Amino acid sequence: MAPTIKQIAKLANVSIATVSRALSGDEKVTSETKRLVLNAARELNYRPNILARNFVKGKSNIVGLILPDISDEFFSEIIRGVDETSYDHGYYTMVISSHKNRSLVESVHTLMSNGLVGGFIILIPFMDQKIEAALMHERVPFVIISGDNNAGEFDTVTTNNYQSAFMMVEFLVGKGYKKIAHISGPADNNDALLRKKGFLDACSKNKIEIRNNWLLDGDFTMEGGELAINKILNEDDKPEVIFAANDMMALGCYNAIQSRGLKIPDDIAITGFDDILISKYANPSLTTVKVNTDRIGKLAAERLIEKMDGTNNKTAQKIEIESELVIRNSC
Amino acid sequence: MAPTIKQIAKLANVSIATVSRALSGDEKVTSETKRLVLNAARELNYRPNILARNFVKGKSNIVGLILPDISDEFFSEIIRGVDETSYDHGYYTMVISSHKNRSLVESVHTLMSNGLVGGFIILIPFMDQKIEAALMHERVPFVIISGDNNAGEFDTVTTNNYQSAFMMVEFLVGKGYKKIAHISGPADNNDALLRKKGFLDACSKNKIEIRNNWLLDGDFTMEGGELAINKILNEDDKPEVIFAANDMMALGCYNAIQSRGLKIPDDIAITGFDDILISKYANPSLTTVKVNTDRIGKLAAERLIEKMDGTNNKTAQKIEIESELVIRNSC
DNA sequence: ATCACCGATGTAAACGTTTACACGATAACT
DNA sequence: AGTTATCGTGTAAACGTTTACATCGGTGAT
Repeated sequence: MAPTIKQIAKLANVSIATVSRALSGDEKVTSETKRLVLNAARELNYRPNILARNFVKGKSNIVGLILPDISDEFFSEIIRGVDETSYDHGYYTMVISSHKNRSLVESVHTLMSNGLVGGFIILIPFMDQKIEAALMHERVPFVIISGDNNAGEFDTVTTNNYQSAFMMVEFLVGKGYKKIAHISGPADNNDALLRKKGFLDACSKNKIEIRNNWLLDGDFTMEGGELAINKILNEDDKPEVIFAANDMMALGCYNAIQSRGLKIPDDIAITGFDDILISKYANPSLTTVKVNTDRIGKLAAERLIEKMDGTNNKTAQKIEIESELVIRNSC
Repeated sequence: MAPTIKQIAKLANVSIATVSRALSGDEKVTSETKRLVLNAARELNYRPNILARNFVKGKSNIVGLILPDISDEFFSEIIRGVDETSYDHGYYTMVISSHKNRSLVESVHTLMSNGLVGGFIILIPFMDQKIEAALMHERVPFVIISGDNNAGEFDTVTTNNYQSAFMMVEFLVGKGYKKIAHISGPADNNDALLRKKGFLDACSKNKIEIRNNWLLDGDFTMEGGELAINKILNEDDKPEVIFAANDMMALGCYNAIQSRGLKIPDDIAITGFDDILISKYANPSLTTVKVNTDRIGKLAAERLIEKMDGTNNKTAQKIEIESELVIRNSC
């Protein structure tokens, strides 16, 4: 049904090889012949069969994008970033979500040398042995998006969690804060761990006392933030500012604080991490760290396509996405 | 490099045809032969080449998902819903985002009979002539996700904007409210239009007076909501409740109201639409309408796969996703 | 014992495209 | 003029899989 190069060949009175060459811009074909072929192609409304092309070339211009089984406000931005870059390079984007019926490892196996994708990008919340093993045997190029860049000798795009947390603490110190508490995220989340580490190191460097009971455990949820802060809000000696490892927990702190009639930032200041949609609109607006999510997708895709094109096969690169402090009114 | 059925054939001492049949579960092949083939396949760690399979079968088990060029909190849920269903049926999901370099129409053309996808789902914020024309000529099956189901004779999955808005008004009336204002969304957004229509019709039916200056224009942003409500907050004769066409605008109203020292819902009540993440945590928590976003993706994918399988080619279906009133403390 | 049939397997063509190689014609050398 | 490059085009093979058709052995009916 769909027109093929054979039909173009017949219409233009040339061989299919010439058609193929004319369409792919081979310099050897006469401009006259090229004109003929292109006209015929336009007339027939020809679209090359991508499947056939990839198949015969033995490689695919499809970029796989493997997502973990959690939902996240930022995923659509990453997807968009990847697809935009893919498109600009003439590639397609295939999303493989993990979910109850398909684990992250299984997702990798799905793509393993079935020829569908020519490479893939994988979002890994926490690198474990299973995933690493699966990736070790992978034959197509891939890039990892992760909070952590210590993940073996793989190409990785990371957010600079550590540096950003560090930066946040130094900013607070610069504003004169000395008594700083931290609410961390889940223990099995690399982003959370690195943010905590950044906090701790920055405190050490700036001679800020780290009190154990001001090192609170959270879980990245609003309730978790509320729960955590309530543990120290009753004490006489309160911290001046609380640095929550993500905005959701920071907003949980807002609730706890405001329901006690305390004022942010006068009685106690709050900062977060992520710059989710609402943070700008919270009252007071939340000081936080903004990660350039679409750049993550873009750069991961660019690096992957370099590898797929064979343009740049140098050893694994670690790309860190710069993030920025968003200073608002909560401190 | 990657193992093929030829290698399996050699290892199992059968022909490639038998291998193909054994792998695809043809009943004609002996269980003994099947055992041999499967063993060989496992030994070689064989994965069928999807590209070759789709190519030779002349159809694709890839579902295209065309997204508009706006970012949305709900997209990742829709993507997940689609991919989950695709996976369960042995299909793959390919995302085609529209953006500055590729319009929605161009996205459709991209997929047009290039063999890559066997069908697609397209999210359309507002159906216009161009898109409709592009879709008319499309050869592969597709399903539209839209706020509006009047979009010609196409298969469509819609949220029931109209009914939900209607339901919201009747709920408010049931609570005794008589003076109701509405802030609508952008004029070129179908969801917004239908919500307004639902509001108007429900008011008429319930003999609620519709005042023109209580029919406010918004733009789905927080600032828009704030701006709109400020127009009527100074008047002596204020509405008892404001029904915003989405949560963002409702939260804008929160700001305006609370900065005047008024209390929600005692002085004025607010309701929204969408049930975005924050609405649950707003203070007071926001009464709104929750759309089952993942069901939208799921049902669209199910319908599409029916068509792709040829299981069900009956005339275009209009599927409406039921949504639910989420009653909280803002009214 | 012959025939017809059936069930299991093999043979080979087909899908649309790319590309190595062959070929003929023309141009550029000796 | 004869040889050799060069250039444009054609021929045909290849990619991995599916599937229509052929083949062959065996079974049951006559």
